[in-house]
Amino acid sequence: MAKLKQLEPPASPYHHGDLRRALLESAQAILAETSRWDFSLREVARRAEVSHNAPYRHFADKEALLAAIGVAGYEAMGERGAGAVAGLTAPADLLAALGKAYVAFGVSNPALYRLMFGQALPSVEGLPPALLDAIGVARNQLHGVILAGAQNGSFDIDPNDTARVGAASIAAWSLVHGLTLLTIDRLVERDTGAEAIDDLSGQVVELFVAGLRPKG
Amino acid sequence: MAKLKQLEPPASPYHHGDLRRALLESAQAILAETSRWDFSLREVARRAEVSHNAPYRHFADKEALLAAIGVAGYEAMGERGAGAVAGLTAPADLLAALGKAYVAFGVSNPALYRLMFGQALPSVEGLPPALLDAIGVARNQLHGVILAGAQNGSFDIDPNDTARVGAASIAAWSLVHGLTLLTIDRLVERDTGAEAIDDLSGQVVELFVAGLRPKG
DNA sequence: ACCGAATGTTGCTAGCGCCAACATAGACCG
DNA sequence: CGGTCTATGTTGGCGCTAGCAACATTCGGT
Repeated sequence: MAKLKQLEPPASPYHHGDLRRALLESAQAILAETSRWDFSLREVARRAEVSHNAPYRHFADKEALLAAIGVAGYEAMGERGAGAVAGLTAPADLLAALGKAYVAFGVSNPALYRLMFGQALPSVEGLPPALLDAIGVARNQLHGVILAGAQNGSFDIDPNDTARVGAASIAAWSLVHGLTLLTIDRLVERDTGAEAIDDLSGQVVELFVAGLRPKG
Repeated sequence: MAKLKQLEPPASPYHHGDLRRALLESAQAILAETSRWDFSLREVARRAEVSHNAPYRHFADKEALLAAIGVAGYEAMGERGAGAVAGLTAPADLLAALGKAYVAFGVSNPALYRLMFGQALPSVEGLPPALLDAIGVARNQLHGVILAGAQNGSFDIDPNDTARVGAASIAAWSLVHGLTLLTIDRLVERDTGAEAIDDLSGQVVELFVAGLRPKG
């Protein structure tokens, strides 16, 4: 065995190749497999087959890695949401579909969902900026749907009353965020099959949307 | 009423006196002061001025202590809620007052609120039984208010439609739970003064209650 | 061909949760 | 009273973690 260091997958641009990505994937795998977000940085490094300190070349600290995972989570959730609303145009339908997709996404990977809201290592100040940015994108999408509904009369909201539009957006988000977490924590009785959850979230979201509908 | 063994806190019945209570109080103090729930058991012991292993005589492990703090949190929240609804009778008013009090409580002590939902050390299975019991009490209270409103016609819900009553309860809880967490995480813009939060939660809750009101 | 920067490794410190062995002070019983 | 039993608290240690520091390797540009 002379030299022949490696021939197969990577082509190894640097030492490892793309360690940053490998670390994120390892962490996500742990997340999906164990449903716990309190894994150690060293465990992630082990899974990626690097030394326990290699991650520090790509992430300032553990919290930064967790934040990066969260950001990836928002991207995945965005795609799920886009798929769920494909073909829909009525704001009420959009809102309901988005809500159901949101809950389904969170429930399908509880540990990831928690990371997306910075559930690990809560510093007194808020979430890391990277996460806040990703969250802002999602929030704006929701806000857009509410506003569209207000403008075309689907919802009983004056589109020029920005406070009320904002309150409705927050209410909608609160509703699905809360429902997702209560479901994850098994705080809603009922069985937890995917269809049962979909059914429940459908009822809850519909109840909310019904409240927005014009009275007449 | 035979014995009545103790009336004063100190008097030091055993080595320390009432270490269990002292540990809980130390932990709650850390929680309130630092707003973080990732403190160490050893730090709690230090603050109570006992050795790093003394807590294990009163709590099976760290998770048990965290659960006990959470239980105490539900009791405190229950009292707050009872105070908030004093004098009210109309279910819609009760629901709104309860919701506002709920959010205010959670926001006033974020770390405690998180502990109440087992945000630390997430085992794959659900929350510790002690917490589930305490949560059940709170949930039943909410359910009672919804049911009362359905029965006296305050809400557009058939009181015999248990599924719909249940869905409304879950929706109401989801709404305030989500709003509390979003506010804690500073995910709702607006300033975070107590009155601003009260105002926002009032709007959101009112928007929800309005959706429950009979149409005609 | 070489140098500097980027990347990865080894070894360390301080701290953690929890176990095991030991010490002490009440309670209980003669 | 004296003796023992048990609840409570302490000391010490194990294996783990996050992050720092110093060293080794590899790549990219000149």
